[in-house]
Amino acid sequence: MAQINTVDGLAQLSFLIQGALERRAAEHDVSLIQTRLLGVLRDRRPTMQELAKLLGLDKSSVTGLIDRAERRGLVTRVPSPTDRRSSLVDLTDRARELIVAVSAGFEADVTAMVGRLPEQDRTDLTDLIGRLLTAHAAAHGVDLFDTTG
Amino acid sequence: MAQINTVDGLAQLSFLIQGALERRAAEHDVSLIQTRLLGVLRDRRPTMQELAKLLGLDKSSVTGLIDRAERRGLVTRVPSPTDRRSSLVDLTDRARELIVAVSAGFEADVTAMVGRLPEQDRTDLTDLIGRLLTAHAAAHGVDLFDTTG
DNA sequence: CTATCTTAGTTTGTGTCACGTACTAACCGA
DNA sequence: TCGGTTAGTACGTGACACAAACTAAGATAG
Repeated sequence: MAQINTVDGLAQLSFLIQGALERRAAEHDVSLIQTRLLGVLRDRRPTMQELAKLLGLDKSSVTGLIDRAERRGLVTRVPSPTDRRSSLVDLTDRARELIVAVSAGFEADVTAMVGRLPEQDRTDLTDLIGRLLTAHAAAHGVDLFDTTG
Repeated sequence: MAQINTVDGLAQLSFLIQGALERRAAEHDVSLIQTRLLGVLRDRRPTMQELAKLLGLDKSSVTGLIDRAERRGLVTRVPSPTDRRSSLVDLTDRARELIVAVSAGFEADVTAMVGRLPEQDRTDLTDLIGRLLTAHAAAHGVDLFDTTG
């Protein structure tokens, strides 16, 4: 097999990862975007507007997304104490349990995947991805993954 | 920032990559799944059934996907010469041009992203991803990305 | 050869997801 | 308090995915 280039490699890898995540989420009857929503909310309690930016969606899309998540008991809309127009989106306990369950399955997939590589390669890969994400976060303002909530 | 683990890193990276691909595809008014379809068809001419397996979709989903792609002049249904029930899905020239255009944009994104890393890291990353994909393909039967079409 | 079984694909109905536009309510600055 | 902005929702549309029911054609058993 010819050595693959960075562009195709990253594209293929991303489909692989997303596929695993989607399957694991589906085991618990949640979609990929709902799972992503929960992941973003794990350490934040944003307004609808902030959520739209974090997810890269239109605000009207977020309304529907949160409607469906709320109907399923995964999030709640909390009125903002400082702005009566605004609501804060908060995870329910049920959602936190769901995150743990989906994460466990997904972690097993990733472990199996990278487990085929030798130990040194694994740590190298994790390290490189960490550096890539850090560099990207530094170059852009928004960071989907910080823990400063 | 605390060093991220492999599982979260891969998840975040995959969202980053898919986001870039989706935006580049949207510039040419195609969706992510349509783009993925075209990528899969680049070096194949599968039946609807085979396509369903390659994309991990239900056969009825593929009917709709191909309907829309055909309506946009991206693919054609060619009757199978050996089985009158079956059709082969083929790319149009217009689709091949589209692939080139979307790829160019996406490649620019990836280049910009990994361009923030030192040269050695870049080659290491590409190499590691290649090894990961190769190992995964070896462990599973199907390989979405071979060129044996 | 035909009755039956299986396979390829479509149709139909349902739900999710995303968007743009139009709207309401609330905030804010002059 | 008036006019402009901002937060969020409502509505209509289209893409996407699924399951179940269906048609047509291939395959197989007798």
